[in-house]
Amino acid sequence: MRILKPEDFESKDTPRLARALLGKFLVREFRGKKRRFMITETEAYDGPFDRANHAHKGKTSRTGVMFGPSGRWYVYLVYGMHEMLNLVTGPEGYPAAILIRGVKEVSGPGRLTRVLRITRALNAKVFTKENGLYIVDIGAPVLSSKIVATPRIGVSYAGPFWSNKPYRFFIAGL
DNA sequence: TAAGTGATCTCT
DNA sequence: GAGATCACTTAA
Repeated sequence: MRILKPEDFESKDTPRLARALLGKFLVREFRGKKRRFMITETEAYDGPFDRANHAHKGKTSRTGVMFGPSGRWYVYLVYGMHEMLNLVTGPEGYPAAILIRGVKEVSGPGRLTRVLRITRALNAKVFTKENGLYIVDIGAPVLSSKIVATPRIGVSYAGPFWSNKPYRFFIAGL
C-alpha cells in the first residue's frame, strides 16, 4: 500500500490519470476517525481548451488553484448546495482537474462530499495525510475490461465537441 | 419534471 | 450592482 503524492499527478494526460484513479482509495480522516472509500467514478477536465473546464476562460479567484501545481484539492459549490471534489492535475500553468464523482457505496459527487464531510475548507489544500484527505494505492489494479468511458455529465453548455468527449470513467458492475 | 440554493461571472 | 448560469439531488 502506498500513499500517492502530489507529483504523481503531474501528467498532462488528464483522461489517463482520471482512468487510473479508479480502484484507488480515498482516505478521509476527520475528527479522529479514518474511513476508506474505493473510487469508482471520475471525470477529466483537461486544460485551457476544454470548454467544459471552469478554467478554460482563464484564471479567476475560483479557478486559480487549477493553474497551480498538481496534488491540490479543488472544491467548489454548485447549484447553491453541493460541494464538488476535484483533484488538480498537470504541471504548473496547465489548468486541469479530475472530478471525483463517486466511490463504492456512494454515488454522485454531491452525496460523496456530504458523506465524507468535505467542504470548501479543503479548497486549495495540498493532498496530504495532514490535511485529512488523501489517496492510497493498495496495488490492486482494475481490469481494463471493467472500465467504461462515456461523455461527461451536465456539460452540454460546452458544445458537442467537448461535451461528447469520453472523459467520464467508471467501474462497471458494482 | 422541477424546485431548491447561493457563489461566480459577465455584463452594465 | 443586477441578472443568468450552474461539473446536483430529491421528491413527486
